[in-house]
Order: sequence, then C-alpha cells, then structure tokens
Amino acid sequence: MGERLLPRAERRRRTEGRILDAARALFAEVGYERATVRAIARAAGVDPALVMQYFGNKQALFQEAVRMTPVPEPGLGAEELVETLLGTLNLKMGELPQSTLAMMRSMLTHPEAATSAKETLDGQINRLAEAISGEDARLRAALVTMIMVGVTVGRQLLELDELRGASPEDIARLLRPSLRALTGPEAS
Amino acid sequence: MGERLLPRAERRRRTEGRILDAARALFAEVGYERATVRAIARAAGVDPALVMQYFGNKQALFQEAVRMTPVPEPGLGAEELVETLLGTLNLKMGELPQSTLAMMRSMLTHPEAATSAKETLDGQINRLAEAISGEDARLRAALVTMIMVGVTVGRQLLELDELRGASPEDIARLLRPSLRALTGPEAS
DNA sequence: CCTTTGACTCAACGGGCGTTGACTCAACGA
DNA sequence: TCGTTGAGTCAACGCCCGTTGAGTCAAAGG
Repeated sequence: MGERLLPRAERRRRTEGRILDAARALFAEVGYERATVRAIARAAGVDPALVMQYFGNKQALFQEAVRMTPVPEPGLGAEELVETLLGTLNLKMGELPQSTLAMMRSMLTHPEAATSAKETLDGQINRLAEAISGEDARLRAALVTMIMVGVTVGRQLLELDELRGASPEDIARLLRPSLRALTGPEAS
Repeated sequence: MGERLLPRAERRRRTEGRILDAARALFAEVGYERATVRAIARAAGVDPALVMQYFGNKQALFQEAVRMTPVPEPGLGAEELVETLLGTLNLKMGELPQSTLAMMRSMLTHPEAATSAKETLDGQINRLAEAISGEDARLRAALVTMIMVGVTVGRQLLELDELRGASPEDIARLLRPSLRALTGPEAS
C-alpha cells in the first residue's frame, strides 16, 4: 500500500525483482513447462501481461531468472577445488541458489536449460581438469563434476530421505575420499 | 501390407508393441510433457484415439512404457554389486534400456516419474546398504547410487562430450576406486 | 451367410497455455 | 497547469493439447 507513492524507477525495479524471484522459485520447484507465466505472475501479484512487457517472452524470462555470473575462481589446486565443491553442500540455508536449482530442474527436459547446464558444467570441468592435469584429466574432472551433480539431484531435487536426512558435513566427509581418488594423489 | 491378413490377436499385440516402443523412445528423448500423444501415435503409425483406447490416458501409457520388472538379485557382496553397477555402463548398445532413460529423463519435472524413480533408487539403496552394513551404511549406499545416476545423466541424458567420448571401460576403471571408498574395505 | 465383435479412424470438444492490443491512471517534466 | 510518459490491467486471440463418441470395415463365428 505504501508502495503506491514510490518513485517510478524504484517501483519498477521492485516489481521486476518480485517477478524474477517468483520465476526462480517456480522454475526451481516444478521446471520450465509446468511453471506457467500465469502462475508466476500470480505469485508476484501482477498481471501476466506485465511479465511479457518486461521480459518479452517466457523463454527470455527463464534465461534472466537462471543467469549467473560465475566467480572465475583463480587457479586453485585440486584439493582446494574439491573442498570448494564439498562446501557447496553446506550453504547457509543448506541449499544452492534458486537460480541453480531452476537450471538443474529443467536441464533434462528443456533444450535451453540443457544448453545452459552443459555450458556451466563444461566450465567447471575445464577448471578442474586444469588443476588435475594428469592422465585422463578431463575425464576425471567430468566424473568429479557429475558426482556432485548426482548427489545434488538426490538431495535437493529428488529429495531422497537418506540424503535429506544427512548433514552436509557427513556427506562431505564420506564423499571426500571418493573425490580424492579421482583428482589423484597430487603434491600439496 | 502383409499385416492386413494377420489374425486379430496378433495384429493387436503388434500394434500395442509399436505404440509402446514409440512412447518409450519419445519419452526418453524429450520427456513426459513434450512427448505428445499425437507425436507418439504418429511415430507408431496410428491414430491418437487408438492410443487412448488401448491405454486409457497419457499417464497410464507412461507408466506402462516405464514399467520394469527389476531382477531381485539375491544377496551379493558389496564388491559384486559395485561391479554390477559399473557393468550397467557397458550394455551391448552402450545404453541403458529405453524405459530406464524415459524414467530418468522425466524424474525431475514429472511427479509420477519422480515417484517411480525414487522407488527404484530406494530399492537399489536398500540392496546396497545390506551389502555394506557398517557405519553410515544407508548414507554410503545412497551416495554410491547417486554417483551412478550422476554419471548416467552426464553420459546419456546431457551427453557431455567428455563422457560420451570415453569408453565404458575407462569410466568403470576410474570410477571403481571412488565406489570402493564408499562401500568400505569389506572382507571378500 | 449373416450377425457380432473388435481394431482402427475421423472430426470435434473443452481447456489451458503464451501472447497481444487497447485501455486506465498516477507520476513526471516543461 | 497540462500534455506526455510509463507502470500496470483487462479481455481476448489463436494454438495445441489430451480426450471423446460416433462411425467404418474386415475378421470371427455360429
């Protein structure tokens, strides 16, 4: 109600933000197809037509909602990278950012999400391969990456009891040797 | 053409089979939502109405297409189970059965597929946990299971270059130590 | 041979979707 | 103060989907 007398620019910014938040939440929860523009608009307290006016079409809204500016992470060693990966299991809320979950939720069924996901994963594989840099470095890096994806899928997307019930620390502790086995016995 | 003069029962059987094959292929390729009844019927060379007549509705067709009679696998040791899992990377065609891929493709976005997938994975986790039977057995079993899911997602569903390019044997060789680390150093 | 069954088609339905264009009205700028 | 802009709404469009009911025609069977 008090929002009625905000300046135009600020008002616009907040509305766009509400739409993006609603979009991220719904895309993450039910995926691209089932997250309808109408439902997103309703969740943001806005008319569906406004969503189109601001973002053009549903696909563009999705891309905007999923867009991430990945921190480049300067050249770390394999051990540190593994610890960073294990740390992603442990974010404050116990969850990855909504934009990441939104992308992962749709990556198997929505072509644009698949492309997005492959680019992101390729980037991570490249960074890891650089740190491993031995025999089969790229394949090892890909396996490490997909192990993390698999565990995340089980924990956050499928919500398997065994994984949701476990603490991030326990998971990290049990997973560490498996990842180390792939990154190889590098000198520290 | 010669099919015109087949007995009724046989004709029916074959048509149902063609519909199921087309359904499995399309569900595996594009997922539940994008695999339309119309497209499945077209691929099977049949009218969409016939699909409904035989299977009731789209959801029932999906369940039928995805249904698997999992071999119970009598109580094996952890090592043998790991080898069995690694062997699934290595099926004749280099691919899991279409019904499995269909289920996996939709498990993140279609509620029924998610339920189906969770049941299947729970079954595998239980079998593995029994073979591991130590500290954190169920969590370890879940991690092993999701590692295999992650690798399969990367190889068959996302089709990452690094994984599609590698031979199943190489993947199995590199993955074995990681799985052994989780199943624990059991006596053989 | 003639009725009945059942595989299969055809045309249509109702509904939800993404998207559009015309509209309202409050904030802005000269 | 008054015309202009721009945030936001409303009602509708066309499309494609899953699904249905009536119909066709060859095989089955007494």
